[in-house]
Amino acid sequence: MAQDFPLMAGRRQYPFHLIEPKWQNFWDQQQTFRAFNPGAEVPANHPFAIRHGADSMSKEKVAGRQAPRKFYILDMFPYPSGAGLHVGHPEGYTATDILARYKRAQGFNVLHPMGWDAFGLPAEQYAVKTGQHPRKTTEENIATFKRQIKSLGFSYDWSREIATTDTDYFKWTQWIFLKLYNSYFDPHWNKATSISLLQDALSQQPKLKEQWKDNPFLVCMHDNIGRFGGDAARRSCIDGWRLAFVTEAPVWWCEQLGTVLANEEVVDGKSEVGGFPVVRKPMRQWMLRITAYAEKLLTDLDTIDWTDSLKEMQRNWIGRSEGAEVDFQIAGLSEKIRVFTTRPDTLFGATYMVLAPEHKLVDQITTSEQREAVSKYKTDVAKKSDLERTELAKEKTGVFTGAFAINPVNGEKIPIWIADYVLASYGTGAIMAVPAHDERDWEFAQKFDLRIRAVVMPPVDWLKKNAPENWAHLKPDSFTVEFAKIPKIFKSAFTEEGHAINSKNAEISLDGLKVAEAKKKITDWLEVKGLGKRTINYKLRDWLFSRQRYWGEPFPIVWKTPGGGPPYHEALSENDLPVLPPSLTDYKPTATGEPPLARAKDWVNLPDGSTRETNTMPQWAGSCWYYLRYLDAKNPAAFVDREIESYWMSSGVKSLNGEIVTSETNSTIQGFNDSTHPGVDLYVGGTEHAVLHLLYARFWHKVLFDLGYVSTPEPFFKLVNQGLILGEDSQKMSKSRGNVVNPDDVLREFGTDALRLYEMFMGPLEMVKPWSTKGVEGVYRFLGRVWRLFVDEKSETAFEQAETTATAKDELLDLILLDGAIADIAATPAQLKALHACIKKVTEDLDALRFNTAISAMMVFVNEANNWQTKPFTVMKTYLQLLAPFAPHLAEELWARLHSTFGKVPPSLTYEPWPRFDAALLVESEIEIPVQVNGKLRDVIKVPADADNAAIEAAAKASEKAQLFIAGKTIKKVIVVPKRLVNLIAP
RNA sequence: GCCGGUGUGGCGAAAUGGCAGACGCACAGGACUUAAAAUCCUGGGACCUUAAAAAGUCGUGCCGGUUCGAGUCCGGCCACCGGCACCA
Repeated sequence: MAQDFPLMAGRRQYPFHLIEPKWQNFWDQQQTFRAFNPGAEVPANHPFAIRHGADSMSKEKVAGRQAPRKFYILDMFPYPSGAGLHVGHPEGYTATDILARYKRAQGFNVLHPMGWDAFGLPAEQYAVKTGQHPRKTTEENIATFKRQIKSLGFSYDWSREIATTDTDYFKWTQWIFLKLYNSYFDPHWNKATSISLLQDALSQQPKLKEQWKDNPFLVCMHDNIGRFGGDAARRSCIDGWRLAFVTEAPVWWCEQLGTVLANEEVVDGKSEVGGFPVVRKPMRQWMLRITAYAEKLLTDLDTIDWTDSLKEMQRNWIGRSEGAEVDFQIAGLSEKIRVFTTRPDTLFGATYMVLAPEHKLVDQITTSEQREAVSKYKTDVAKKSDLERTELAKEKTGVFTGAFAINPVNGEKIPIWIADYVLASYGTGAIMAVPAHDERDWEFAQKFDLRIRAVVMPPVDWLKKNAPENWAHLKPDSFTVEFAKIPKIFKSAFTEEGHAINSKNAEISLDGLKVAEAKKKITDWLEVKGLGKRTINYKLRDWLFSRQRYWGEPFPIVWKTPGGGPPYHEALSENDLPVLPPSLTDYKPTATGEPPLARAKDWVNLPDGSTRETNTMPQWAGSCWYYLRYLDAKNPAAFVDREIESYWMSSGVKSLNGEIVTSETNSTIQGFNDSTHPGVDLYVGGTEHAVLHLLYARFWHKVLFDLGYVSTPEPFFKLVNQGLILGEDSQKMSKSRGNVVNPDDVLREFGTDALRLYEMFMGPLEMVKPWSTKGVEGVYRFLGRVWRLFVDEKSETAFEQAETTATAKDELLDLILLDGAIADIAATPAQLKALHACIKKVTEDLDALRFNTAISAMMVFVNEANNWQTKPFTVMKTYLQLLAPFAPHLAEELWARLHSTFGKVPPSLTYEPWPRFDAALLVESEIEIPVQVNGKLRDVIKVPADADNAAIEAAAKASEKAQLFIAGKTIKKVIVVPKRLVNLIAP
């Protein structure tokens, strides 16, 4: 049966093949891992009721905070691909499972759910090829994934299982979309607000003013009502504020995939899925206004417990930069060009200006002499894909427009160029170029021989390096004149800190100021003069939210065209949900490039003449809120019940009205570290979701928070990325390399307990680490040692003989007997010490997610217990509790055997209270103290544990070995670190 | 280029500023066995000595610093991995 995986020629270490299914069935039948919601009836015979009481989750107890504390441990749910599970999946899942079991033992009410991120392109592509409905493919794949995951023995509450493709689920995805559609981000209240307030403000209904009279934004909208005369104008104004809106904008179109993609889904000019080429194309698309949340998404990172690298990735993605917008008058025209700069202090050094080729004023300002060159350049740039545009970035290109702008600080006429190194999509699509102090501008100026003027004085060190021949002559004074030929003196732009020079006019002087001071002074001046203002820019773009696909959530939107006028969109009501996709036989986009849904004419055209939106939502939609649906997975009336949400997502602080919820460390029930946190207590998953999923989900959560549907501003309090598991050759696992390890094979050969334990023993969870099948054998042998510590080996021989005949499996296991050397006797101090050292280490390591060292502590215990003649039942029993989170099947089986022999333990251990260690038992009577002479180890001495410093010092000085090194010298100083070390200084 | 992470035996790794290498893998020797497998026991960073040991010297990517004492803290490099990348 295992010919294709001939790793262990030897006999099976222990009958995991019988034990593991046995306990998985037991847990299923007992519903051991069911998590109970507030108000839920806990069956009296359920182990949770036995530990906490059948009424423990009554609404009264939850409200009075007498219910068990919650702990929410979440895995990133998988996309159920046809390829089945990968060894990377069980890594994160095992880590969370261990924590879930540990927290249950500590008395928490643990929520540990699993589900399926089931919308997605592969099922649709398969449908295009074969005509098989994606739902069927998806269901089959889910079945495979579920079977594989269940065979790993994770303690999920399967009663909360969800798939994003279930109508009962995506009904609520559509519902949340309606909330986005029907909200705007209020700049005064700084949060998402019902669009009806804005509608009221624009509809001249003074009686409604009560709701918003303290809001200057709404008052202003109301007072300017004259600008929105007609319905259409008012509608378009409102649509301009919605968090979900339609725009005709250049988007990434992927021909092969037949759909548009979000910025985030385009990598190096190719689609992230499939690596197909993408092109910019103007199309009418749905967008979500995530940019309104840029600041909150950035600042709230400080309130959550994520790794620095992950936070940094999100910060970079959001890309906040502070600076100023400055208006430059165009010479001879009435138009102004606004630029964004982070270095307003260098305004005096702006010697030319560059517009993006797509800038709307380009054609207007171009002179007739330059018209041909400019239009040729624009065409060339438009032809280039973004990939080419970045690839060719080494060499700057550009064309002079023939026009000039006036530098507002010194009245100079500076040439206006266009160049593709300026992006239309960032800032204002135009820059002031300061070649002396910006690398890119420097390069461009070099190439086209434009003027360069230094306005920040570099330090001498820099001059030595970058103007080696001339630096000595470049005294600070000499910078008061313009250097037309600075390129010949300097080697590069100076972009660092320095003092301003060359920067004064009749009204203002920056000379001598440091960069930060100069920035402030010039910006203040610009603001006073009305020439510019402080601005913050973000790299974050609005989220392109529509796809031309079949296998996604349809939008709950219809389009109306009254009297042949321009079409406008309208939301369906909540009662119309869910909007089901039509059934199709052909899943391809239409010949005209419309989404596949457009093929279903009967579905698209409604009786009242309106038509349905035919785009669908991207795959991210379902994963943006799945962690909320788990809380109340079957609720037909709400996406999640408020009280239930509040129990699981807040750390005991109720806040449904907007105030900030802070992390709270709670009292110590049982002396454990039992702090719970706002939101998901622990979220584990791969780094591949560092920006996309985690940013989108935070965004949706914040909108739901603003609208009062959830009680925390952040969804995931603590987040850990598990490291990638590489192949045995330390390369990324891939089919082409042939180094892929299939968990099914490992399972068959070693069992799931060994797989789980190995994946945790490989190294720190978040590290990248190579697979080693030999390493699996190692932990497998360890589990065998544990087994043999408990069972009678002679009975095992009988078992093995019986196994070859066709005895029923359950009876087979009964042939194995407990080792007679385990007895109900008092433990020796040494035995207690071994146990309690293990309890201490495992407990502390679990709190810090150090699974590898916790396992090593359990190995140390077994190595020692192996030498014991008789093994005290109480010690062995407690050890099983420590082992249980890691190797739950083996632990349950041995626990049950202790139960049947000694009768003093409950039949199942999942809800048994986690053992506490007794520090008094760990105290040594005699301790070893290293003795150093001049910092070098020379001896190790034994002293009584309670010896004082003087006694330790005396013992150290008496050391013969140490004396050898002191001989002939005088001890000048003695350092005694109590209970740690002595250092004798004798130079 | 910028940001983040990581460099420790043959390998995966461990070490609140205090005995570097716990635990495991691989390896070597031994016990058991007709034999092998499995199991159990023992050994092990390098160098120098030695019959063997003891003793000694060196040793956590490189260079320097702080300290009685540095894998750990500070400064400067190098290499590898991940992310971003003409974002003004």
